[in-house]
Amino acid sequence: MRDILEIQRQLMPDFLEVMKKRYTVLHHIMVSGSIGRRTLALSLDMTERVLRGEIDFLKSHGLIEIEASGMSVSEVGRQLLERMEPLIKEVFGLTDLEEQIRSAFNLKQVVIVAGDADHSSFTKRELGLAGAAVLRKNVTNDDIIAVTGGSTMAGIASQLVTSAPLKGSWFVPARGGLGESVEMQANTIASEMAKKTGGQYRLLHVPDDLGEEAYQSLMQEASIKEIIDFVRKCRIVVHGIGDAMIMAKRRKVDLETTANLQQAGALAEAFGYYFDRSGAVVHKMPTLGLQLEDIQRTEIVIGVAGGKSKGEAIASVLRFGHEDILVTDEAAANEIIKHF
Amino acid sequence: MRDILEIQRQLMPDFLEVMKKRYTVLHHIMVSGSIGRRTLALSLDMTERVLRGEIDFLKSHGLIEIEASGMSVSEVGRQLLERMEPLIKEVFGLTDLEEQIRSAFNLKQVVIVAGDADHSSFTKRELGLAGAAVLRKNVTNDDIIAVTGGSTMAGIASQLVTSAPLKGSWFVPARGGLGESVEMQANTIASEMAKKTGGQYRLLHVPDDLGEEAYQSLMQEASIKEIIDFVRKCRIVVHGIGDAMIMAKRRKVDLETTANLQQAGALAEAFGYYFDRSGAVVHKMPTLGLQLEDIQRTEIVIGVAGGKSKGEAIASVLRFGHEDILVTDEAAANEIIKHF
DNA sequence: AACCGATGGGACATAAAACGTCCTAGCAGC
DNA sequence: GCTGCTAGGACGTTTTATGTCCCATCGGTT
Repeated sequence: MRDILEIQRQLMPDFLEVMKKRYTVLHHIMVSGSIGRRTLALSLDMTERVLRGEIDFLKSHGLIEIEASGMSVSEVGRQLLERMEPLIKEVFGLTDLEEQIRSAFNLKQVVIVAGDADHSSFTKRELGLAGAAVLRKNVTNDDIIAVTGGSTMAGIASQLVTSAPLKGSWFVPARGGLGESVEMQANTIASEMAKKTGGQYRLLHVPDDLGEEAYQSLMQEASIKEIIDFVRKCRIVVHGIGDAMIMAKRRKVDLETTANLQQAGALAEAFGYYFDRSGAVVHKMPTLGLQLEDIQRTEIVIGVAGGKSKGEAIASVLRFGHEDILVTDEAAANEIIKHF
Repeated sequence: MRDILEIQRQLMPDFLEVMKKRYTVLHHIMVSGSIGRRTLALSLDMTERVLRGEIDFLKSHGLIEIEASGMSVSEVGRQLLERMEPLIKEVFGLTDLEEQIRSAFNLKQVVIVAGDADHSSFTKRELGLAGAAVLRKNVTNDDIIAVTGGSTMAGIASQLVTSAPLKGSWFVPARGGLGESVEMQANTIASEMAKKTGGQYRLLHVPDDLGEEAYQSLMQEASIKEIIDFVRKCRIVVHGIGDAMIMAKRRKVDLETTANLQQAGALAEAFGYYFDRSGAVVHKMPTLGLQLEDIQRTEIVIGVAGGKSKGEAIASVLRFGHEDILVTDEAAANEIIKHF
């Protein structure tokens, strides 16, 4: 069943919206017993005319009966509602979750795909697909898009296809090398995205673990500086979110820092910053590229991460308060709600 | 799965059409490998602009890739097509069948519901629902609608609901009493339909098994004559279709006539006439009401019958050649095709 | 190398559908 | 009989879908 809905969501995204709407109307009529058009419109927060369209449809298909005293569901409609119950639970589940999280963290948009990326590689693909779709929808012309590394971001890259606005865009790594394996480094992902979409890219080649003086001298380098300025002009940031300790380990952070992180209660990592439960920054990786203030003024910040194990981490980053769009999966979404 | 599609078919009939269309387009692109818009439009019998709308959609959702040399399905699209296969088989199965039967017997419209009315009472309900929907769609204002008896017709009556044009309509029995049990007699059904829709009705009370002189004297009766003339002015006929032998038995036809029927190869019964395999009339029940010539000039003749066991009978009546719309179920439809 | 045909994409007027808004007659319960 | 609902009609406006061209471009063929 879920697969059918997924297919339909992919082939006709509006479809499920209409289904939700019709169901809501029908269901509301049933609950109300007998109700009038205007009253119903008010209660459903629809305009009278739109509701009327639905009413006409439902009536013409014999799902409701209309009398002078108001509308009521017909026997056929009642049976339909009953049969729909499990289906609607499925359809609504995710969209309800989306709306809950969206309003809880004051986001612009939340997209949830079904499943758990921790256990299902299919869900991972879905996550990549959804991320790619969100990116495609938000990009306009000649945008600069900063991306981070990680397997989720790689998943997005693999699902991207070309489109007119994407073709003129620039893909850049959000920050310098952060010690991941090559195929998951931001540089690699930026270039792959550019390749997939027909867009352009610029890379930021800086070694990890810079000492203060090396850092300063690199910043003096005109070519490096020029690229960093370019990166900081980005309109869109797409980034993954990780568990703080796992990320620290993967990046081979030294023991002392790891201890500090642990003590500070670091839970999550995103674009090189570590966040505690309350969303406060407790540590920063010393590398070039986008800084916190850049994130804050970036027009569209898109976070993509899934899997039950990442739920808490995602909640932390959301609490940080500068995300605009979140793409996640069902398992993580349920965790996020728990940690609200 | 089938249930989900049934629900959706009921709640949003257009969307399955959209699904079919999008699938067809996508599938065709895959089969063609790389193809241009105009060529594709020609091959799919769509206008260029409409196809373009679909193309834009498919592209914006990353299901196809567009290059200067033409369009091709993306990896994502390919996966979607693969996943859709069983789904589409289900969705298309019926509509394909519909079209096959429609063109085979030169009908105006064929509606097929899923299942087998012989075995599933749910399919029987669906059949009634579909019949009611077809009737509702075809009725205009103040129509005279002649109906026959039978359990299928009773099913339609039970699913009818009121609507503006139906309210002004007249329901009449197509022919006089044909020896069924009361709740399945045409008279009963006509009055129930009127009750359900808010329409009006007139009944035709004539005894069964009329002798020739009684027949003649009844015809002289002004009130009877008046009603019969009224019935014959009908614009719409809705009738069931039965197996000849079963109907003969149910109506307690005498042994001699039964033997005659058998010898003449009677297969099907509809509105009091018996048809053989080729669709020729081999017997006629002696009662008042609509005659064959009336059926022939009636604007809309709607036949409703389902169940595998009735397939052959339905095919016979269709071959008779004066049906306009057929409402049946999947099992019967498959039989009908076999007997073409 | 030049040409031809098919390609995607842009543009625009028009038809059609969706929509917001207001009005009216009628029925139900008080 | 009055009040507050009800459904349904009407109409102008806005948005969307559609038919119909045109054009620059790319690929393959001559």
